[in-house]
Amino acid sequence: MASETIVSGKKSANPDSAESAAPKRVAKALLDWYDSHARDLPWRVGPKARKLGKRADPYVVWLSEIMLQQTTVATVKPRFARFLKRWPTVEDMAGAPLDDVLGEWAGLGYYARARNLHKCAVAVAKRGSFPDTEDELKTLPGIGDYTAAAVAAIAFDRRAVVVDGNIERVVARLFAIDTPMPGAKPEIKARANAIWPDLRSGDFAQAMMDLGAGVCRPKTPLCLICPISAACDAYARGDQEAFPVRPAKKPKPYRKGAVFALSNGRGEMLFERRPEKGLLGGMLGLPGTAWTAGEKDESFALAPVKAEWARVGEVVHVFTHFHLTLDVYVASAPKGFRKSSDQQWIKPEKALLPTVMKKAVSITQA
DNA sequence: GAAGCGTGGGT
DNA sequence: TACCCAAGCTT
Repeated sequence: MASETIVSGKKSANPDSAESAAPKRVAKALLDWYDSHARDLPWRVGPKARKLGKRADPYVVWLSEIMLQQTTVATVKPRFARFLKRWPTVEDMAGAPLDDVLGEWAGLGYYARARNLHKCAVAVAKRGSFPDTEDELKTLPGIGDYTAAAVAAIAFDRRAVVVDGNIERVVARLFAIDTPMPGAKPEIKARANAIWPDLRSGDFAQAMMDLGAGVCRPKTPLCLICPISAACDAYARGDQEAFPVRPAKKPKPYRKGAVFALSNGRGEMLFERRPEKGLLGGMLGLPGTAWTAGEKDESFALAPVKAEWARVGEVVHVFTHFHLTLDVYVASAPKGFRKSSDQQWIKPEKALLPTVMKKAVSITQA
C-alpha cells in the first residue's frame, strides 16, 4: 500500500525516489529548473520579476486560469490579449453587458465559462477585490478546486496544492500511481502535498505545469532532460507512458439536425439567442431543429418561416460527447416577415458565433 | 459519481 | 481517418 509506505517511511526500490529522499530536494530541483526554463507567458510574472518583488495581478491570473480550462496555451494567448485590452480591470468586465463577454468568448467553447466569468466579475466588483484564500475563491462562480488553488498560489503566494491535468500526470509518474483515474485523485493530491514547498508555492505550481506541458508530456516524455527524473519511480521502471492509468473511453453517439439561414434584403441573416442553460448556452445561433439521434429530420416544421428553402449542404462537427451532422438550408425572407423578439438581423460576417454556427453560416456564403 | 459541456491542434 | 488531449466546473 502506498499509504503504508508513507507512514512507515519505508524505502522504495528507487533510492532517490521522491518518496524516500527528501521531498524538499524534488521541490528545489524543480524550482531551480523553473528559474532558467520558465515559459514566457503574457499572463505570467516570471521567476526573476517575482524575486524582485513584482506581484501578479489577481484579475489577470483569474482571467487566464478561466480561459485556460481545458484549452491550450496557443489558443488562449491571442484571445487573452483581446479580453485584457477590452476590459483591463475586473470592474470594467463587471460593467459590461453579458452578451459582450459572450461575444468576445465566441469560438472558445465551454460557454458556461464565459457566463460564469461575467457573474464572477460582478461578484468580485461588488465585494471590492478578489478573495485571497482558496476557500473563499471556491465560492465564486466558475472557480473550482483547481482554479481556487491556482489563484491563491500564483496571485497571493499562498501555499496551495494545485492539481491540474499536467500536475496529475507528473505526480502519477513520479510515484508510479497505478490506481485508474479519476479514483487516483485523492492519492495524487496527497502525494503532491507531500512534495509541495511552503515558499514559492505559485512558482512551484507553474513549474510543475511547465514541466508537464514541455517535458513530462502525455506521449514521449523527455525524461533525459527532466530535472526530477532521478526521483521518478515510473522512469526507474521504464514505463513512464503508462501513467496516469486512464479508463477506456466511451464511443460518441451521432446526432443530426437542420438549421435555417434566412436572409433579408440588407445583407443580414436571422439569428436567435440560445437558452441560458445547455449546449452553446446564451450564444447566438441560427434557428433550427432539435439535434436528435438517428436519421436526419426532413421536416421543415421548425423553420422560422414558410419560405422557399434550399439545402446548400451540411456541416460536420464534433462536440465533447457526440458527433453532429447539420443540414443547412437557405431562403430569402418573404414579404411581410416579422422576426420575433428573441431574434435579430445581423450581417453574417459580423455575427459572433460558436464554431459550429460559424461553419453553418460559412457554407451559405459560397 | 457520472454526465454534460467546445474547440483546435497534434499524431 | 479517428483518436487523443488541453491550466475543469457544475449538476
